[in-house]
Amino acid sequence: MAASPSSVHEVAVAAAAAAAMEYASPQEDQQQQKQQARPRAMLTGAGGGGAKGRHHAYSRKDKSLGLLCSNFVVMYNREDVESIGLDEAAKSLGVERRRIYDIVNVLESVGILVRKAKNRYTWIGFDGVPMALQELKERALREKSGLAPLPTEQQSAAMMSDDEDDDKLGNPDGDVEESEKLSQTVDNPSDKPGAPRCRLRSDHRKEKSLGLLTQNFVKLFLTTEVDMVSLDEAAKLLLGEGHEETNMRTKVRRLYDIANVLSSLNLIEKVQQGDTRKPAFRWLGRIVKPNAENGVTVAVPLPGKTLSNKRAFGTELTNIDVPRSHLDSKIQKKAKLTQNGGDILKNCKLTVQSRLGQSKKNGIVYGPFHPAGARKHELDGGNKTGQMERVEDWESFSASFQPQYQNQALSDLFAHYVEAWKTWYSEFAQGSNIMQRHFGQSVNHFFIG
DNA sequence: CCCTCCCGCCACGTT
DNA sequence: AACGTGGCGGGAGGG
Repeated sequence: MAASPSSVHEVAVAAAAAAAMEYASPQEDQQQQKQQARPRAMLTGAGGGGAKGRHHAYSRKDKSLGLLCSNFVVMYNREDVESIGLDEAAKSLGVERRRIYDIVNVLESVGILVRKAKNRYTWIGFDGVPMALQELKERALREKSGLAPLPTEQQSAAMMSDDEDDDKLGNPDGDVEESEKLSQTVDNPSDKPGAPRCRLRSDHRKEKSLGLLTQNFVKLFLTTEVDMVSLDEAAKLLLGEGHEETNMRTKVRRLYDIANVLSSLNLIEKVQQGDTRKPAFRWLGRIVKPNAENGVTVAVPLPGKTLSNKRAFGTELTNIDVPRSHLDSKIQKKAKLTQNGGDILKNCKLTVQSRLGQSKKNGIVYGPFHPAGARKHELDGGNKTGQMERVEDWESFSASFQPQYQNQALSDLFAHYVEAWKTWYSEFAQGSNIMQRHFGQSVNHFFIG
């Protein structure tokens, strides 16, 4: 195949594929990964499937979630990517499907992806991140104020209503499927009138980890002054007081996974705390929203000084404020109009992106991640690391993280679609039809001719 | 030795 | 029942 790459993306994709190729024989997993006790930790240099003899010893580094995530992003972060099949992804990246789930879950938690159907995801891209964070923050604050009487800053206490696993004590009875706590994730947009709330039943029982954990982990950064936490601190905070040995350990394992993925997205960065071992993670997702002049959004070049720099930049994560009520109405309408609301919203997204595309086609390095197999240059000794390199990262990050809106109108348009999508999605994701009850009749004239 | 964290079994949810 | 998801923790690699 002499396909000469004509775009940066193709090169990137090729690189990603190449990188993926060297970490597992692609044909092996798909075929029969079902039920064979495959000897663990093997595939050293053994097969290769007749490929070029380029085999370095097995190394877990080459199979880390972070790297996988980078490759995943390189592969799909383009405007023309619409739908992503898990199987394709797994095959292309040369990993088993299980790993794709891991990545996809966290990516979805930060708004980069959205589940469209079984085995199918829709790529939103980094443009979706600000909005997702915004919503996370709002939700977090709401929850907090609803529970904690004094939600000042500081690492107060657990803010989420994370339940525990099986209740070890309490009422030891059999089948009383109470509607435990679960909750969060549920958020009725503008639900003031009439029905105060519609608790979703059958809320994904499983929604106990990874996805939620990721969100809660992020919320931790969004609602707290501290922007540096070690994983076990985080685990402790997220679990509440009663941390049980085993439970904690598992949580921390998950946090490692999440942190790695988030790091590859440059949403957080690992830093060495002074000279103690146990690194911590610092949030990098802080963004400044300037005046509404032209809606340009820029990233804050973290000063590096720990804490209290937040005040200095006074910043809100994303100030996408739009006339909610109106938008909601539109969305409801849209959702009702089509069977597959995802498509229309996707179209909206694509439209906006294509517009924005003109301005960001200027050879921008799409995505904050490292080129593809490039290994992250670890901190070199000093705890201060390099401020410079961080800033550089920030620049590229901001470039892709937030598109440069050309003008107010475009910015507005983008915000609208984004908001629309969000609203619709949150409703749809809950599998509820409450929106029809709430808005069904009052907004019929919006989109229906 | 302890910290990281990948692998994949298998339970649970969906179709 | 088959298949899709993904919780969970053993235990190996890495420092």
